[in-house]
Amino acid sequence: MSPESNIERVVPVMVPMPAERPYSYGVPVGMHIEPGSIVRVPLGPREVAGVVWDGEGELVPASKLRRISHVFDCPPLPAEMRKFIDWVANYTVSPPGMVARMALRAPAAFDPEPPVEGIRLTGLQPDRLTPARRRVLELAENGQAWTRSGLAHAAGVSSSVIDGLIEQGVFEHIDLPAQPVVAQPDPGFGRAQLTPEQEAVAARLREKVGQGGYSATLLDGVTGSGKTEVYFEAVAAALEQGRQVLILLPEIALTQAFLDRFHDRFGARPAEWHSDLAPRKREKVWRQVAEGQVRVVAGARSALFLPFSELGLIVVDEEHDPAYKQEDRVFYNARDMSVVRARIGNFPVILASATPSLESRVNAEQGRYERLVLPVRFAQVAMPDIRAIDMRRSPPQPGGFISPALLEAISQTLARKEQTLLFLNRRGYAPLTLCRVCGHRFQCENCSSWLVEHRFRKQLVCHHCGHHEPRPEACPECGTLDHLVPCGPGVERIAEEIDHHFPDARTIILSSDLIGGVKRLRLELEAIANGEADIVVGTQLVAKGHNFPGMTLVGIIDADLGLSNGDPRAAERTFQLLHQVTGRAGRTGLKSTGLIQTYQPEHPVMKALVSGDAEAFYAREVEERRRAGLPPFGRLASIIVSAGTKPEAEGYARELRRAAAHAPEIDVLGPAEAPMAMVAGRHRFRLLLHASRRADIQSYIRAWTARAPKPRGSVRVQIDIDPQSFL
DNA sequence: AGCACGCCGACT
DNA sequence: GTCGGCGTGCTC
Repeated sequence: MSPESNIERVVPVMVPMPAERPYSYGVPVGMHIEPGSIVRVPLGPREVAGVVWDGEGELVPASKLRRISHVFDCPPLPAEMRKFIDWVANYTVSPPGMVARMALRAPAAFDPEPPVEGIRLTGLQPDRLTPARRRVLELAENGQAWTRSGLAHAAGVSSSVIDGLIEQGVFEHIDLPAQPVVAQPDPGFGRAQLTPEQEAVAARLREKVGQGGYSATLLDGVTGSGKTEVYFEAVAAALEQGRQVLILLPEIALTQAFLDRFHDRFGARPAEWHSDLAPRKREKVWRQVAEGQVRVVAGARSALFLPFSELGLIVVDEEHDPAYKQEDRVFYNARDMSVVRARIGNFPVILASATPSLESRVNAEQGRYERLVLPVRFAQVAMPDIRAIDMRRSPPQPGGFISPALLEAISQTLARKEQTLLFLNRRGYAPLTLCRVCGHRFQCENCSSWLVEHRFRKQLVCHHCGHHEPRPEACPECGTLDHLVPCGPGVERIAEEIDHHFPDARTIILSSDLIGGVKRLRLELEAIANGEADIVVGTQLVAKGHNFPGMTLVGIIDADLGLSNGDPRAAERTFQLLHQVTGRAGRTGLKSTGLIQTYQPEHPVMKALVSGDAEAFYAREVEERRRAGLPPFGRLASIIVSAGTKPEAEGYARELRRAAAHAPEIDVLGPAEAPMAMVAGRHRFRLLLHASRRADIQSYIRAWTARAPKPRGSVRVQIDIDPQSFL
């Protein structure tokens, strides 16, 4: 295509699309390129940003070879990041181009930020000295540079005063470096007063950071044990070493409260990174992380793919949280990939949680991680007193879901003018609606799941694919009027029941259905903190990120929900979630209570919650996983086949199944309809792979899919190594 | 993942 | 007669 004489050499370039390997591009004579350079290259009909990869460019037919069109004035993507991208692609069995794409998610950041126009004194004197001019000159006399409007504002004059002075040559224009997105954190700013136990753990973490080199630490501390303050000491140590720090938080936990605590300790806020960051801000953060101006990032899982050049510590807070698992495009768990990133970068990683994942506990037991335990809450804050309510012995009234025991506790809490939190992890009014006459059940037309009644919206809603329809008066099957019955509770129904029993109490429902988005949620939380509500009925939303200082009673409406869904992690998840919810209370020094409604009070989850001792529960779960050869002892993977129509998806899944490579240690189950049978208008089927030992399941999948017929039509295949959720 | 090219339904 | 829906195929 282009005359060869114009091309110096051929280099591999990773482009942001599902390419299995880098593409080859010619380097024009005189263009300076190194591995990691971020470049603009022609790709089909458009131009995209890619990264120059390592090694030699592959030989490619001259007719296909095109040339790099531009090198961005941007720090090259560090070798560590390129290695990390290759590693993640290999592990997740995804095209490396798609992983690289995650690291290039700030298109406008590759060009330097435009400098801010500033002004500075030249030394020349103005012809006349008016009072306004005098104020301006006094402020500027130390030779410091100002922005035009900044100086005018500071001096309390209009900007035409400044313009006049510029005109006379008193000020000259200079380019100021772009404004940093955040101030520099100061590791010595506000050292917290730590207890001796906390101090010991903090000292160990500081030591690890100080030594340098890779290490993985599980920081295990109950809610209120000061985990955050303790790992802040590790952050301080890394900053003192001149390294950058990444703190990962589950998306929802990225709250004002965390940022404030960070500010109290370091005198500045960390840079934030999450999916709904404004594009302009996003670009600034990306650029300043690459340039090393930003020293600490607090972010959601995608922050792992920021182009840090001096990263020296990763903290994964609430490491057990399922939000660390990405389940679209590239399926990865940011907690696990953080450990990999730390090993590649040769620096420490800290996994923190009050309820560590079973995987992390086993890794600690096997000596791969060091486990540091913070056993006690601050002296003045007692752990909540948690009791199970046996629903067989204390059943609710017919048509109700709250047992007399819980109602009595709520009543007493109201009498004391304290607050109650009721937790039910189910949105809407009722999870199932049926016709009392013919038995018709309302089911989603796309998925196989029941439609959830949302009484407030007067709709039946599918919680899997978002499909919704108005709730009819008559049964669509038999036509009978007014005989549709809601079955089971959602938060709306619990709130209704509360209103019935306590008509004078101020009740708030908190779920993702709350209209008004994050802003409204923040307002509601504030109102609750100010004591403007007596009873809060909430879903999962209340489990994370935000504490309710005034809550002295937490009621779990249905602790058994989620225990019987076939997910091998169901018990662990339930324990973690309920522990977290009950931990929201009891921070005020008041005596607080957690009441757990269950039909199986003997269940290990309930016993662990009631006793506050998770060791026996975890030991049992570990044994169960070991026996069944489930992660972390064995391996699981899913192959998800999706297509526009059900037969298409199922048909290809069957073809894939027939092509299964023989490996005695790997079982293939399915195809079966995938847990979320329909997503974004596509039908999904799943093959489940199980190896009872830590087999190289990736090689197996590669060999297998290579043998299988190519996906035809709209069929797409996605691979999920160790699916972390089965719902 | 984008994007263009290509072939079938309702309209300026 | 066109505009536009999204199925299909390609990108060094």
